[in-house]
Parts: sequence; C-alpha cells; structure tokens
Amino acid sequence: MNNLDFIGKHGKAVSVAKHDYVFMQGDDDENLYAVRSGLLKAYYVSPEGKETIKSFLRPGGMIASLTAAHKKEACTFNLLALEDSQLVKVAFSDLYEAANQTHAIALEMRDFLLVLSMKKEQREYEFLNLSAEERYQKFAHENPELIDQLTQNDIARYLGVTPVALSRIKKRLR
Amino acid sequence: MNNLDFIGKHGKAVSVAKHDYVFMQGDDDENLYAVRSGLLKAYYVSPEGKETIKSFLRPGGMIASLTAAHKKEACTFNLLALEDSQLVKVAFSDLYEAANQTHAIALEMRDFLLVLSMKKEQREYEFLNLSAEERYQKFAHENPELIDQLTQNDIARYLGVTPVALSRIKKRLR
DNA sequence: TCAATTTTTTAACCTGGGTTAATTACAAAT
DNA sequence: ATTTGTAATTAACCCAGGTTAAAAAATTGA
Repeated sequence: MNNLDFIGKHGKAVSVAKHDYVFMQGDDDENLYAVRSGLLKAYYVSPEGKETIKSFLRPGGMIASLTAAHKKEACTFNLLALEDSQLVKVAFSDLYEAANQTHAIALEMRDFLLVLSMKKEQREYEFLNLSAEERYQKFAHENPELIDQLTQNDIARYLGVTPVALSRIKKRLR
Repeated sequence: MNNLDFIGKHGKAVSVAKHDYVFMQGDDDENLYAVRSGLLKAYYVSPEGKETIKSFLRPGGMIASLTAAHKKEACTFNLLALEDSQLVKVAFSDLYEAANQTHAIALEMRDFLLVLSMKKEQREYEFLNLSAEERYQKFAHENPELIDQLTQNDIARYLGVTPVALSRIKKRLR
C-alpha cells in the first residue's frame, strides 16, 4: 500500500475529520505524512489572504513541508482534510536518521524523493508551457475522479487561476 | 566541490563549447551531469517552436532528464552551453544501481534528490503565488551574477513571460 | 572602424484572466 | 417545503502580458 516501510513500522496514526487541519502555515510541524484514506489539500495563503493550492492528497500520497522538516523552519502551507482522512506520520528527522543507519531505508527515501522530484518537474513543465485552459484539460484527463470530488474553486486555485476564470474556461470548452 | 562522490570517482568528463548541446529534446540520454565550470540552460521547445527555460546550470549544479534517465523515455528538454563548459557524466542507472549496492551512495542520492525537490517546490511556489514582476525581482535578488551574464530573452523565458513583457516590467521598476 | 547581427526597447493592438458584484443553482438542515 | 449557506455562473470593466513590427542600442567580426 505504502512505499515507505519505515512509516508502516514506526508511524503514528493521525485521524482528521473533514475540515480539520493536519497542520497550518506557520506551525513547525516536522513530520512526514502518508495518507491512508480520505482526501486533503495542501495550500498556501498569501499575506493578502489569497489561496493557491500546492497539491491534493489521496490514499498512497505523502507530504511534508520539506523546508520545515529539513531546515527546521515554519511550514509554508496548510494541510486541510477535504474529507475524513486517516494518515500516518513520522518525524522527518527520525526517517532521515534511520536512513543514515539503514541502507534499505535510505533506498526507500531515495525512491520517494525521486518520484516527488519527477512530479514537481511535471508541474513546472505545465506552468511554463501550458495555458490555463490546457492545464485544466490535462488535469481533468489525468484525474477524472477528482473532478467530481473537488469544488471548482479548489480546482481553479490548483491550476493557478481564479474560480471565475475557470468557469469561463469550462464554458469555452463546451 | 561536488556533492556526489560517485560522480567524482566514476564520471566521464564532457566538454562543450559555447552554443553546443549536451543533449537535445528527443534524445535518449540517460546520464546525470554535474557541472564543473561554465554556464548552461535547460530548455523546452514547444511544437510551435516556443522556448521556455527550465533552469540555468552553474558550477556545482547537476541535471538529468529524470524521465529519460529513470523511465527510459526520450529527453523532454535541451541542454545547451551558454558558455564553454566542463561537465562530468554518469549513467543514471549506474548511479541507481550503485546506490542499491552501497549505503553511502544511496545517502548521497537521497540528499541530492532532497535538495532538488526543495528547489522545484520553490519554483512551484513562485508560479502559484508571485506575479511576473515579483518573480523577476526575486530572481534578480537571488542571482545577481546571472543577471549580467544572461540575455533578457533567456531571463524572460525562465520567468515564464516574453522578452517584450520583461522589458516592460524593467521599465515599470525604474 | 564599419558592417552585420543580435539584443533590447517602444508602440499599437488584442486577449485571457483578475476584480467586483449580482444572479442563479445546489445542498444541507430544520 | 423553506430557510440558510455555499458553489457556480454571468456581466462589466480593467490590466498585465501576448503579438507583431519597427526602431534603437549593443555586440561581434572582418
């Protein structure tokens, strides 16, 4: 189910009800979370109160505020449950240390970070090369289930446009 | 100098003159490159011929087309020398295998990928949350040397705008 | 030094998306 | 069923940035 064996063995279960926060921007939560069930969103809020969504998390997904976890800084984004969710957490530093001690764990971590890097490069590609309309089409195509589960507001904030703009894009496409 | 000991020991030197390609979009170059000297740009070209820049590479930097290297697909971008450059390369699969065998190498790889992930998250943040003007100011602030070395064209294509737009942004700021 | 080329700026015009606000459509709860 | 709140659509207006083209400035090379 989960790529990180270490989390299975050493993780602590965390349950969050719909609309609960796992952590908030400004916290210093240094944990890595693996999602077992449910649906969550990781999102930034700007000083002016504007929201943008970094990613959606579904079962099998993992997330940590890497800067918070690794550089001991405050979390730069919020993690909020969109549905009742079950997660498992471990202190990032424990995982990091365990990898230093144990080859197999270092490999798990490498593979996790390789997948994460590829995902983030993909997103970079989309922002650099695709229009908002194309990003929407790609997202809809790759995440047919999410399209119904999420509000248009959240989808728009993930794509980097306003909900009003996304409404116009959808109209254009039909 | 270089974080990846493995490359120092097993890498092959590669020299490229200014305006030479290290690899091109469509190639299946499965190597990881570490930059020893010089300056390069990694960039996409769309089917319509539009260019966008993924990243600039300076001494100490490392790059691979991760999908090409790991998933055995074709490179999705070009790597071009903006100045005469020296690089060292290793087959990504050799590095991956060596990490499987040797704990220390797995750790080097983990650390490299952790840094890469953090950089890419940073860029995601910038596209999601900053205007073109703010991205330019941040880039100029964090890369004072590059600002003189690069053409405005390249800076613009890195920021995700046209050179004309960047010229306007600079005018606005002075 | 002068011609050729590349880079940068400027201008005119257009378009996608932001903003605000009002309207409509849905959903949940009593 | 009716209220209450939330989500989505629409409209009007504005602006940043795209596009095209021309002009000016800076580099490069012979």
